Amino acid sequence: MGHAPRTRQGGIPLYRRIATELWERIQNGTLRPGDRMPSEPELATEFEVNRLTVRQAIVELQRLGAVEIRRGTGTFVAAPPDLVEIIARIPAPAPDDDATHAALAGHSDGVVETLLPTRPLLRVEERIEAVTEASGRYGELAARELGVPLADLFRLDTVMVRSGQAWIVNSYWFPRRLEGVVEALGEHGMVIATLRDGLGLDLSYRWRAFSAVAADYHEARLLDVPTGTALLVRDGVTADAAGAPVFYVRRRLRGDNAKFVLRYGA
Amino acid sequence: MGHAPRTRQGGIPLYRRIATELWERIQNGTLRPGDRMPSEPELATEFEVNRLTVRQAIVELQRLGAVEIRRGTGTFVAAPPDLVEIIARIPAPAPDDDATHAALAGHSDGVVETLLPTRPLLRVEERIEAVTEASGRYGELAARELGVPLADLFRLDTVMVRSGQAWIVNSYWFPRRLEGVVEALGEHGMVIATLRDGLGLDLSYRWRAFSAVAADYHEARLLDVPTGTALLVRDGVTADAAGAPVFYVRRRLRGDNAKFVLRYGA
DNA sequence: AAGTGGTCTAGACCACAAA
DNA sequence: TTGTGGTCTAGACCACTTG
Repeated sequence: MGHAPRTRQGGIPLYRRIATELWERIQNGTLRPGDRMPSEPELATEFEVNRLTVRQAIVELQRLGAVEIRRGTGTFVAAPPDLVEIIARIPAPAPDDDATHAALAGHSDGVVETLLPTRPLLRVEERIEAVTEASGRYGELAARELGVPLADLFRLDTVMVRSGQAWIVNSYWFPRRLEGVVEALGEHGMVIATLRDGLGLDLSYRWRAFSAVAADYHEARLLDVPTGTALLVRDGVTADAAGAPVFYVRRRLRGDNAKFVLRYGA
Repeated sequence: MGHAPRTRQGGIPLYRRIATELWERIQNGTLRPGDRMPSEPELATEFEVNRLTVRQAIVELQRLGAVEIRRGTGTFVAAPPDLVEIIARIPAPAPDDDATHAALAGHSDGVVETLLPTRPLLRVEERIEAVTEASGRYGELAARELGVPLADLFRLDTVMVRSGQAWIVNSYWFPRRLEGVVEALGEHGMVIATLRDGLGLDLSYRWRAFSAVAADYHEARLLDVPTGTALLVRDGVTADAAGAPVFYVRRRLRGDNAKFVLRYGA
């Protein structure tokens, strides 16, 4: 049977009290980045609770990005993220301002000057993950934005890899007349470069937008993060030289990993 | 004792199999927004697992934003979010372009034309949450960006309320010479408006940036969301007419609630 | 082999909301 | 009062990593 219920001060659950206690040890430096936390059995003894209760606290700290759990090894205080700033200058880039253009597009592609990582940046590559029919909420958004029927679109999913690690998950909705981009990708390495150099398109932005989501199963698997991790989303519509919309793109990045910066003036 | 271990296909945990099964029922429309899910005991019977296992699945779906759990009542398929688009036009606003200025600042303040909610927008208000010493990671960032010692700064925390609901959590780092803004806030309602109209400052952007974080305990409480919810962050430095940096601000919004849009060209 | 985290069970008691 | 979700326990077995 259950046990004598412990008095809970202020109705705050035990696991939350343990989590905030550990959180404060991290905030005030009692536990430092890289430090190994006591094991779950040890914490259970220290706080005089069941191991499952202490585990609930630790998993919450993991979701907050405060600790990193390594199966079979232990739990460690998380290190500050390896932040990459993707910088754009405002006023808007002319269509031929490649550096700014690429920076806003969210890839480097030879313009590493606009990427300011805290560690040296290695090569970014983009690999195809899937080519599928357009459908669902974003497929319908794409059809609306591009002014074509849903059936005239296809979806291209890719993953950008930086320093060997999955960095950005991209989904493009293209009109079928651009299906050639899939074949041509190998030559130019990146989708935007392929459109520009391979297919000769002169691209410019219609709009770009920023939002945030919790990683779903698909995104979590591709980015190798826990389900529900906070992701930064940058979606938008790109047009050709005549101003006609060409494709809709939706990029998802680990929120603690990258930052889009808009600099104003000179 | 434990039971005969169930065969786990492909090593996928039971709770994950249940979660993805329910996820698909939601995606394919078997369960529709607003529908009530079967109760935890019912699901436990259906899937022939312990209630705690089914609960682990449901909580995961809650973190994905797929369901909404109402204590004492039941669990419901989440409705599409009440999205507000905050729109700015590029090239950059002149300092006197109030509408665009306010849109980028992330508040309405009489320029509701630039806010396009899916439902009618009610009044936005900003209330003071706390005034504290500057410290920590962002305090140090602010001191660096503003070029003043940490001790010369103070921090102002506010919450913007829209339609009666907490919408944006703001943290401002100001030089102490601007402490008057706290007293003057009541008259003008919003911090930026107070700086402009009350203190006569002519403000413009140095930079703005977008990132994403998981809601910590403080943010989760103020926004009334679960700990770890994905938040969109927009931080930046604002300068005076002479181009000298004045303050650093960091705004956090529910990621499923708002979207910053940059429109290019006319 | 030993220790770590990951999953699952059975059972209990609680807080909350609606009837 | 009934049923819902929220928390907690004791115990078990598992997968993984490191000596």
